[in-house]
Amino acid sequence: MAKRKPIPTNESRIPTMADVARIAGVSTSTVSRALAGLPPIPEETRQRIAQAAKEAGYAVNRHARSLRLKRSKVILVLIPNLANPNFPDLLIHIDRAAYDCGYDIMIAHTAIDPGRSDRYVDELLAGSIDGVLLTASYCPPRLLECIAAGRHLPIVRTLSPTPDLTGITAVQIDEVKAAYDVVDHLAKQGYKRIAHLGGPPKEIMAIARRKGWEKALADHGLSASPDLYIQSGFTMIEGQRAADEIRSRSELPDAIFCSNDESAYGLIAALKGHGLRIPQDIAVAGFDDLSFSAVMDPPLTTVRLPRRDMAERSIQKLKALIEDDADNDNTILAHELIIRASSLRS
Amino acid sequence: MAKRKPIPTNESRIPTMADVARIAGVSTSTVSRALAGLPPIPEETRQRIAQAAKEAGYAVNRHARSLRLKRSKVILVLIPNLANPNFPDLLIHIDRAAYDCGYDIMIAHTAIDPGRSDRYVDELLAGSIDGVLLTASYCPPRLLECIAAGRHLPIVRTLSPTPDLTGITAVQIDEVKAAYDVVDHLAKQGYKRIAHLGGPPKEIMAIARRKGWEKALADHGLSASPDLYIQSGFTMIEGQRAADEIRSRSELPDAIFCSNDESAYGLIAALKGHGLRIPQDIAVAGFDDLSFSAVMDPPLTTVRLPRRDMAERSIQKLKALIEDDADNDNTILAHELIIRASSLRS
DNA sequence: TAGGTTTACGCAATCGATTGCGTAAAGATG
DNA sequence: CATCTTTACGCAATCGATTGCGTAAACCTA
Repeated sequence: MAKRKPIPTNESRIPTMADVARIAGVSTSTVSRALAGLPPIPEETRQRIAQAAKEAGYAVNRHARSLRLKRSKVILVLIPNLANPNFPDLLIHIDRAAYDCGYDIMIAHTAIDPGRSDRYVDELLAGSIDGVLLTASYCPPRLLECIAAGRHLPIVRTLSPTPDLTGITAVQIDEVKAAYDVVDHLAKQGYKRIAHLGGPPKEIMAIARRKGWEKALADHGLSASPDLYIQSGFTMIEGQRAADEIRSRSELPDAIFCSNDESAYGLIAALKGHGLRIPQDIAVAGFDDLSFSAVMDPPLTTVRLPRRDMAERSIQKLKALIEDDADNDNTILAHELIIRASSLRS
Repeated sequence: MAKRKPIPTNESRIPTMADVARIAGVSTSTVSRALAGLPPIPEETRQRIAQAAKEAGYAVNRHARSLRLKRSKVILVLIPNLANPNFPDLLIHIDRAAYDCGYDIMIAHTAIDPGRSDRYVDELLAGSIDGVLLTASYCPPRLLECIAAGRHLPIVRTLSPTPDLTGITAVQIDEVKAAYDVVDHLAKQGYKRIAHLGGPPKEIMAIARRKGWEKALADHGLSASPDLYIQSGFTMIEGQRAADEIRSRSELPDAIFCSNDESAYGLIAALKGHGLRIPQDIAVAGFDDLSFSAVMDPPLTTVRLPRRDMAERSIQKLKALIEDDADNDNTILAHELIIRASSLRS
């Protein structure tokens, strides 16, 4: 129990392994091995060390460990827009899945300042974080450089479709098919003038959903005439604005497929404000199945994303990439069409 | 430019300061000082080092730095329930404010496993993270022990009212007063039977809002009779359930103050489903002012939380606590009553 | 009991950035 | 020109945990 090295005894020092070692009368090597449960430590010693650790109020220093192991057990999640419930809803599952794998998550919101994400790519390159989960199609320029340079990094993308860049593993649904299913459903209900509220024109997700709409219309012998396409965005405000534009058109559509639930919320609110009934006057469908969609008036027909699966598979892939470089092909998960009153012929 | 130390040249090593130093022909001390912009480095050398850093693709290793400085520039945000938009909406501003101060944020969702938060208190105690922001009234047991032991830790609580424990700085609104304002508004509209949809009975936030309701009723000479209190929760589902219970009561209330917007959403959806009109048959008000509340049908009267202020002040306080131990008294911020159609006498 | 094996542990290097202290070289002053 | 500053940098210790290697001591076997 004699002191080996002079350990300073300031009142409020953070306890280190050396403190535990001193209390237990062993070396730090032994403490480390005992706490990690490694082989040649007899039960009796292990107990004593555990007791000493508790007594000292010891907890490992994450940075010392990460520095030594060159692995931090931290992954970064880049989120484009937390205001869209889609992201927190996914984040719940990401958080859970990561926790179950022993990873902590750092988040960075890229809505205001997309350039911010470049800094985190540097963190990845510097070995400060183990992996990055992109929950949107936006890809930091610095990352593109690395991919172009043929570097192989632990990065997974999810929730949005793959743009035509390879080199980043993706976990996603078939967005075109999902949009197709919604429009197909509307067409089968007998709607003829099926409009589409398009998302941001350059957003890959929006492009895919539009493509699904066009495809389904074509397959049903309906036309995707320009007056049936309304340029909008992914927010409620833009959905509201779109309602005004629709009313200004010569002929109203009889159904509208919105590129996401949020714009559908805004659209429906505005249409109702103008005295139109949903679905009697105009049927509406969305995309995402946010939790509110089930209880709104009327309940909204939409596409349910397999958020939990997406999160779990993404984390699983990321873990694989971090730990052994394998498992880097894309995954397509099944979506589900949720049919509710907003799209049903009365 | 001669090599000083044998630096291994594996193809894909992560560049370190030593690499930069070698390229620039200086020592790591100089690199460190140059990159940090510290005094005695002439511009010419600084340039050369910056160039070398870029050439090497260098970025500092967060863990090495944190270990040395005993400061990580990471704060942890504990979030009870990401499914309630209140939290992501606050998180947006927390993320932003933290970023502006040079902090990164880690998040931990405590909905499923509250015991999880204890681990993060250990991280704080071990010096692995710099501070903790609690966005709910739940307080990890381990933390209570520390406070009881008189330890002074960088922790700030926000978004929920303070329970009767001192020792943790809080940034919040006057929940009782805010609830009072809502009910006061309803009473001034002429409503007489003003019911309250209470949140989880042991939740401090729910208790405060109930208290505000009772106080306002008393001040208006109205009674808070037991049949006007409906036990519910903070979710849409529970709001829906509450609607059924209300209809089973002998006499309907003419106004209902819900303990949050989400339960109001569920309640309104269910009441409308039963053919009741809002506000003609029953007025409804909520609490939180989630973004959806402005566009729903009818738009919901509610209390707007100063989320941005809360986030900024919280981070500011946390920063102060981390950096110099000062600024540890509570802050009460102003709320705002948002009056919309759901509570207006027609 | 000599020689061999196993068990239980310690020593010291290592991870990468930071920084107090020291010191040549350049410049300033008398 | 001798002495004193100032400038510009390098050396080496440090932060705390991990781990390869080494080694006493205990245990076994012939």
